[in-house]
Amino acid sequence: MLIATWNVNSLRVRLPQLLDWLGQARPDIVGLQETKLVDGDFPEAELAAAGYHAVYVGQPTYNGVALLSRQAASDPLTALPGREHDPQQRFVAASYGALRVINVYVPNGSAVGSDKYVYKLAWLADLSRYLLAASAQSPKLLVMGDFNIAPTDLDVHDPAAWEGQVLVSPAERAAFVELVSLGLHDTFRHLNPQTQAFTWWDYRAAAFRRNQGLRIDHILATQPVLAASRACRVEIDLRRSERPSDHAPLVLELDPAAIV
DNA sequence: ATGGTAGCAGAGCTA
Repeated sequence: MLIATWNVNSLRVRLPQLLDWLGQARPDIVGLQETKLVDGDFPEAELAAAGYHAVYVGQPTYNGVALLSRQAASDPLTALPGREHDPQQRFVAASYGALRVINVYVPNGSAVGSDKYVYKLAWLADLSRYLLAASAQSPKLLVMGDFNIAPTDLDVHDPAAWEGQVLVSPAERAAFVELVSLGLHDTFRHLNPQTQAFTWWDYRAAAFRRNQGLRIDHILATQPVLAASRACRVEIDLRRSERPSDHAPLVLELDPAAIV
């Protein structure tokens, strides 16, 4: 059973790549971020033809998230509880049998100390508060997405250059530690304790060619799901493709027998 | 080098 998260940076532009990849890899559940589509423009028919159900929520121009699945979803939720009136669409959740999946696009934060940074930390505090309840209600829980946080210096190509910057600042890393402290384990790091791997490379300055990346996309899992986790890897080939997203997908392989 | 590129939208903002 394959679970994936991918910041597509425009689903309209990336749809052909997504459909190719769905056909080849056949992931069971996929969280998308930065779809940048209003709901009326969501490519539901194309995805259905590829064998995928979708739960999605978008807005004009920015943000937007979706959960795709080969099995139909139940109990969909399209706003972070407490932020139902926030116009920024960054949260979608659904259940697949006993597995609860939450897909998030955490705010970027722009620059440390900016209004957007304050919004990011407030959003993360609300997420943390909600996940405390959600993890109690759903023992088999996955929380995945673009967290816009590189948890440690191992997750940064040049820690000295990035020190104190947005995506790595102490307050952001503390917010990530708080999520993990709820019992939500970082599956990639658990399965690859020493591996340096990135999920995002800036479009600018030939960052991908020089492997100047950060690991900011994550799949967090409660203990029962962690115990069923066999492997977690970055699908770097999609970052190499023509007209790529600036993020590569992150894929978690689960033992399905442990999830039913 | 306070730049660089990509997407949306059609100039400037966001990342």
